Amino acid sequence: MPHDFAAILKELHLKVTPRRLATLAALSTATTYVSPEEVHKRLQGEFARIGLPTVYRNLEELAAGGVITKVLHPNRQLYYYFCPNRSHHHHFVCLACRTVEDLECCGLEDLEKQVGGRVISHIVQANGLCQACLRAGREASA
Amino acid sequence: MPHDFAAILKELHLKVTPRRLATLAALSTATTYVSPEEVHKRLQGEFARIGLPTVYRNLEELAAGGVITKVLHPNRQLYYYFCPNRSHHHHFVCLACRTVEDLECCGLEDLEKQVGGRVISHIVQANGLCQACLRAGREASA
DNA sequence: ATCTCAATGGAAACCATTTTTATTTAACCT
DNA sequence: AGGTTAAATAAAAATGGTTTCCATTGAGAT
Ligand SMILES: [Mn+2]
Ligand SMILES: [Mn+2]
Ligand SMILES: [Zn+2]
Ligand SMILES: [Zn+2]
Repeated sequence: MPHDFAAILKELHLKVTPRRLATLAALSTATTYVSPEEVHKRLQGEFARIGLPTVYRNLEELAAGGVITKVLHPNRQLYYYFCPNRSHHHHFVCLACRTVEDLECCGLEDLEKQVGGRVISHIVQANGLCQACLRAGREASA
Repeated sequence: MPHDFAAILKELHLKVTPRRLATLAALSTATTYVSPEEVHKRLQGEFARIGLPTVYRNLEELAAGGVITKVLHPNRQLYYYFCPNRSHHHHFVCLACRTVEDLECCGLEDLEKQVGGRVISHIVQANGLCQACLRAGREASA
């Protein structure tokens, strides 16, 4: 069953625009995490006019809404990934081929209980080389 | 007992320079995480000439050597923190007053076992408002 | 159809971070 | 102490991902 992107956008109180639908479609069909620049390039194949700020804005909004997740790359660039797994979890990301593996959330709730104050957000991410890249001798790339 | 910063630098095969010693001194006396810019400002009180790229380079090297830790702020700026706790752990950072609390590492080793490939690095960090800031009604700041 | 405010494009600004190159300095060896 | 060498540094500039600004367009409601 395909995702109902329009319904997702409505739930987030975001207008259902062609660019947002195309952005979700692009992310959900990508097999890896992608950069805003790459999303922009892909949308240029669908729209005569598409601004990079629009891509940045929409990706940020979708991430804020929990529809897509951010990948914090060691190169300090921000990437995005559409993960169909709706339960709370985190990711192992390959620095060579950009594939993503789900990590079952360990005791992060326990961690939050240790905190004296209020936790607003948290990051858990493992970076490395996936099995395929390890075997192929590929290296982490910028 | 004061830290032996010269010995720390030697262990990392870094030359013992006045700027590196001052950087470590500045970080270890700070009660919060600090930005490279702020370190630079503070060193300007000690050195007639001190370049910002030098601060960036040295902070990065010290972090790579595990002497200081990075704080990944939601504002996408990078901050650094000197934590005297030498065991493997992670941090809860206050977005208002920039204080840091240690988090005992939960099952991160378990997480790594889930991964098919090789884990090169990992991030675990909780962001929020510390108890003091919560009570004082302070807000997360940029 | 009209209205209203969110969404968008394009250009420009922003600004943390990095690169470049010449110069200085710490470390090491007589 | 003096000489050698590679690392460290300053200064300036470039880089480039990201954000801001503002005029225009478009989605959704009536
Ligand atoms: Mn996932
Ligand atoms: Mn700590
Ligand atoms: Zn891979
Ligand atoms: Zn606080």
